[in-house]
Amino acid sequence: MARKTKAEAELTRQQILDAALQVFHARGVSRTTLDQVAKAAGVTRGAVYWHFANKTELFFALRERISLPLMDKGQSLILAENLADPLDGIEQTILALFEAIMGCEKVRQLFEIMFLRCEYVDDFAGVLTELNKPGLAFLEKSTHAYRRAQAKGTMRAGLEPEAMALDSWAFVRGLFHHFLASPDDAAWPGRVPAMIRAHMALRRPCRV
Amino acid sequence: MARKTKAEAELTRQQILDAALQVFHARGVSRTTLDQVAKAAGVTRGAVYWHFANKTELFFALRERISLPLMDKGQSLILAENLADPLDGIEQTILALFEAIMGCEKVRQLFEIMFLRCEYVDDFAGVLTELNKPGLAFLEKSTHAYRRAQAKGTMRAGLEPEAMALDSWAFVRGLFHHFLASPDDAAWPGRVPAMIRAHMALRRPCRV
DNA sequence: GTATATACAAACGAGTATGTATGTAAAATA
DNA sequence: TATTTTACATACATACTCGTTTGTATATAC
Repeated sequence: MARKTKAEAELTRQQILDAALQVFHARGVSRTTLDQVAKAAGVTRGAVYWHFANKTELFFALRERISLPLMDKGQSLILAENLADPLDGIEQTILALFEAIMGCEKVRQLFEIMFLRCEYVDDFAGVLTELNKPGLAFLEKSTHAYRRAQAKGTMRAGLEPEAMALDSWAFVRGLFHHFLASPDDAAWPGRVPAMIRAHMALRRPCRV
Repeated sequence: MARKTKAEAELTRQQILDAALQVFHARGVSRTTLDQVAKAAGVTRGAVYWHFANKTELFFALRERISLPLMDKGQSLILAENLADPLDGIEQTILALFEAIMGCEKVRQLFEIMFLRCEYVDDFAGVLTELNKPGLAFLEKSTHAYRRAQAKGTMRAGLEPEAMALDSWAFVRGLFHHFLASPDDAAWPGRVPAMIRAHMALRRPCRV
């Protein structure tokens, strides 16, 4: 077959990545064949091997294209700001992260792959620690935010910032995990904003 | 080779299950060969195929042996009781569930397999809904418990039981997921009881 | 305009997992 | 005691999947 332009080659690369997203999501990472990916992309395995060394590299490239930018965005955006009430910053961050995942089908599919359709062993064991990093970053930044809230007096008295951050951390993780695990529950995404609000309301001063 | 007694046959069945637990945990479900399981159990593939039709049935049997009893136990134990403070019941339930998983290496390994080393597609897609069931049961029972707490006045005023149950639900899920995903963090399990206590303390009346 | 590198398709070879079929010696059963 | 199951081990046939190699038409560099 004829050689393609650089631009065309880049296009097929993207098509392969898109196809990989679909097939990984449908069949799970380790059960997908590179031939299945190739066919879904409308090319042969030759093209896949030309652009990626093997399945692992394909997976990593896929992750890098979608996940990493999102992680960075979610981290730096709101928590570091100097808000009147840092609790609002945390609330907005969680909500924004949730909407970012749910708003885009591709992002959601990638997260479903990472949470439910990938076996974290051998080559992929490292992905797990990578996956934990943004969570740890969130934990650290939210701890600071809770401390600032405490200092400003916007947080209910008697609460420890570290404990609150850990609780929020687990909450976010559980929220995402359950959401990704129950895509059939249509009523579910509508509830999430209220859940986030309720979660943060627990930290705010008691109204009498 | 010589035929075994019924009791001996049951023993090799258990050995196969134990071996499957180890190998699934080490290599991930879809990447493990039945030959690997057989060798780890000290038998041949013939024995494995004699006791189990295929890998899927082996996985289900493994799950049934360890997980199901635990689920039932955690559900019925404390939440249904008529306690002075239903919040204590919830707290104890979460703690007990956590300790049950962390106390037994085999249980922990199984949960790690189910959360991080299994791709929920095709045959295993059903496992996911099975996996969600105990969570939904916890959600329902804890909702009732929170309602009772509200009625008894042991819960802080102005909190909605349903919202609290959802928050606890996400919390538990996130807690387990993170714990299973970071087995290297040795300091982590020691923190969990405090986290659970802090989580529940948020629901108790403000002390002035 | 010629040479070379590119972007694949197509074919190949080797390894490996799976399910089944067969063999067999002892335990159950009658 | 004779017969029939049982509980495997062994052997086999099939089917994939992978990584590599080869071929080739065309951009692109010079």
